[in-house]
Amino acid sequence: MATKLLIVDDEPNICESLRLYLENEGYEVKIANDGVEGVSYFKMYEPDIVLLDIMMPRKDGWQVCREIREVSSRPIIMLTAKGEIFDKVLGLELGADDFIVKPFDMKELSARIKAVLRRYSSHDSAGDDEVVKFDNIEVSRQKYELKLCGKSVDIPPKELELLYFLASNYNRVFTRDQLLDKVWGFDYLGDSRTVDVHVKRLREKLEGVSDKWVLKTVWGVGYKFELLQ
Amino acid sequence: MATKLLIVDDEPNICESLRLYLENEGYEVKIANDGVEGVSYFKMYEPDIVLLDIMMPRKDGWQVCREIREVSSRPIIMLTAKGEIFDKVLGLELGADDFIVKPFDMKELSARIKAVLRRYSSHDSAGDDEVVKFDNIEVSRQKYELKLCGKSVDIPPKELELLYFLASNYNRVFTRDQLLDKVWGFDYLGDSRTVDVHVKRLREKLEGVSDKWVLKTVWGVGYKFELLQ
DNA sequence: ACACCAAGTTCACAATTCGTTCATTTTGGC
DNA sequence: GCCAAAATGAACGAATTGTGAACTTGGTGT
Repeated sequence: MATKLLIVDDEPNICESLRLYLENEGYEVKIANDGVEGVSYFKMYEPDIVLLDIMMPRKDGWQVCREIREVSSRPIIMLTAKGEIFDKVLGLELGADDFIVKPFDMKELSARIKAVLRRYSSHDSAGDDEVVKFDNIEVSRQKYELKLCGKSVDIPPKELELLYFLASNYNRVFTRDQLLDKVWGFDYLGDSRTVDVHVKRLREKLEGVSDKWVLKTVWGVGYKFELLQ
Repeated sequence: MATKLLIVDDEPNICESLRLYLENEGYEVKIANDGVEGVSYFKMYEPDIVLLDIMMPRKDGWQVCREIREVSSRPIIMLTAKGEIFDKVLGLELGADDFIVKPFDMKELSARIKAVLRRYSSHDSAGDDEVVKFDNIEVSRQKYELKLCGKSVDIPPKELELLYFLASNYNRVFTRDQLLDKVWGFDYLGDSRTVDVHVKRLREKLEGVSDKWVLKTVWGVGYKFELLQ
């Protein structure tokens, strides 16, 4: 599967030349033309990496970065015009992963994208393992392994998939139906209460592991993996 | 509000047993007895999902499917008799969402309806996140989440909907009846005092959070979310 | 072929939360 | 002070979620 890349920039020429070059490199590219569009495209498209301009109408790059970080930890590279005031500290605080100054060399951008993706995907182990880590918890989708407080814990596949999905989309609420869609698959035929039971069994395993996150019920809506504070 | 379902089939017994079962499941069911009727009922009734027989007098299911797809993308499940020649590829091209072979198990049909609706509805909900933000407060309609001073606070669905409505129409006064209309729905039957109680509970949660806005009573009229200064 | 086991699912019932109503008290306008 | 409007507190019923246990299924080993 191709790596999905989202460009958020209000200058059409830049967007197009980026798309041309990056699609040629094998990425699947989507473009958003301002900040507001950027945030909503992010949620819809779920890209693997974001190239984010700072100066934009409607909503600037800093704000977009902030809002993306509320729901995801996917890597973000900030694009900044030469001469533009650029606060690196702010960028780091907001969780950007890298910066590049316009006009930039395509080759350099490409290299930075690869570097960031590499860093991101090898948070811990080798290869492109999909791992989610928070305080005292580590979920590896590839190894189908759950580690609590550093110790490996047995867990059935479906429970792990559910936990992985919720944790990698932390702070966001999903209805039972959405979870059936995303974790069980769009063609799943079955009762939505199945989700309840898996959540319950997950909670038994996760009980008392950390006070920095919880598997929370949002009454009348569904469930979410919530990071506290 | 009940999910509206349209059955297009020329066999009265099948229609009736379907109606019986599906109404019991909570759907609002309408029946069309042939293809021509099917198309015109679709336009009038605007169902959320269609069960469509293929072999029918006057106009067959393929044609009906084609005509519905010209005006709508609502989900369609094709009903096909055992032994009938059935072209899955054609079905997909025409935009049918699922197929089931007669005679079918009611439970399976029910499961397929749910699955198709689930797929369909989690499609269009991915749009813009509706968030309202003011000093120290943030209300997300999509996430059903209230944040005060950056921290997530538990809140029942109805209270959140009310708060979201008032905050997104700040400085404007609404009578209790208007609020019942907009938040509870035009067909709500009940006491307007209900609004008072929800406002009261909201005030308990919002107390002391900010001095830049307030949930204000307009005596003799109703309530408003007022921005100060 | 058979029993066995674990994962996944379904089901029935218990516990909880919410929305609503109602009775009572408090407040605001005149 | 009087009256209507609004705030409040308590309580009920309905809807939602939690939970334990039974059932189904697919894989394993005998």
